[in-house]
Amino acid sequence: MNSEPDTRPDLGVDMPPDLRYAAYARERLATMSPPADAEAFALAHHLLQLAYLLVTDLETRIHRPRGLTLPGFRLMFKLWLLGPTQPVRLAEISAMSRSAVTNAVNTLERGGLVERRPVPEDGRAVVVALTAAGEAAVREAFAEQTRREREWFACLGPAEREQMTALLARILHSRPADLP
Amino acid sequence: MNSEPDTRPDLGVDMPPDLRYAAYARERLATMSPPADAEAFALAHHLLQLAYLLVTDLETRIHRPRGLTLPGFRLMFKLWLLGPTQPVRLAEISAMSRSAVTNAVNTLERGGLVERRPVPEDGRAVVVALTAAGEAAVREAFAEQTRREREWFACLGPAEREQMTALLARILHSRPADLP
DNA sequence: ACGAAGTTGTTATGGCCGTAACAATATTCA
DNA sequence: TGAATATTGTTACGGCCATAACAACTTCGT
Repeated sequence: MNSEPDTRPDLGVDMPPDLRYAAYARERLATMSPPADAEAFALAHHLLQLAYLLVTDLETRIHRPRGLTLPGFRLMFKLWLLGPTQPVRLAEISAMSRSAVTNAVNTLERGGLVERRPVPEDGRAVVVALTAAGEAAVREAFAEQTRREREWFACLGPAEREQMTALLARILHSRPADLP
Repeated sequence: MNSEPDTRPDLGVDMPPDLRYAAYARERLATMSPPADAEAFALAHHLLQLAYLLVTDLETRIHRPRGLTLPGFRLMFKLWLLGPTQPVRLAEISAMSRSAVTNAVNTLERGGLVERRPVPEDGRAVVVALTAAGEAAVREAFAEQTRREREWFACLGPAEREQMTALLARILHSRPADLP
């Protein structure tokens, strides 16, 4: 009997410490009184943990060695696709604050990767544009980042990747309405 | 003919700016020469964007009003489950640097939520422990965070949530071996 | 026993990010 | 037209995080 594969959380060996902790936490939450929602914890934990590991990995492995940062690259990538763009637009599509864009642009401008240009029709406005050096940097970094992302997601089949993208997109579309 | 539901990326209206950008980027990447991997972009973008929105939302809506931060809460939550713990263990299970733990503990200690205790057997070591105030704070914040997480994932059915957790767990288990 | 090597926690420095406040400019509307 | 309001970008401040260097301590190896 009982020769099925063991699907209980693997509390044993050969597990990264973060997953070992997550499995332990799941068991503890389920056996609390009153029992807490262990499934909600696992979903949120895995989502945030994966995002954190992926961000850290891309940052240290791809971008820092090139003198970039991941947020800096993501901003440059948007400029690459969109062309010269106002900070307020960049903040909108990134769901970031305007001051965060200001800071990122300052760093990139110090590195000669982007430049600010005044907008004649509006004395308040500015557009941020890639320099030639920035355009080259974003093109090369994009290729490397894509390659690394493929390594991360290689453990999923094409259908599973599509499924995961669809699930993420559904949550993003039906995000709680009362976001800041 | 052609009365099927339109499954093309919705470039139209009524979309948050970040998703509108993502749909545009996907199209642009697919039509580049040579074509870039638009699916890899979408998966990575949605994953990072969702994590960012969720983190920001939990931070501003749940934890900041209570005088906490999300990283601070997550550390206290670990202490709640594990009991007094050394910073080096906390860094391991969080996949963070030791200095990040030091900083987080400093902030929490200033707020009277945790305390450091020396370890008699090891003159270098310290354990971090919840205070009574910290224990109460983490218990209340946990209930609120779980409620908010449920709102975020309410658009998925139970089977879909389980599926998503499983996909995330698979990636986490088979993470690239050469992480820092 | 004792010096070399490793571990633990901290500090310094720098980047990212949010909120709040601000100056400059644009827009609205009475 | 002119004052009230809104928008844009920036700055100041504080929290988070990483890396690198460091002091204190422990452990290892001979």
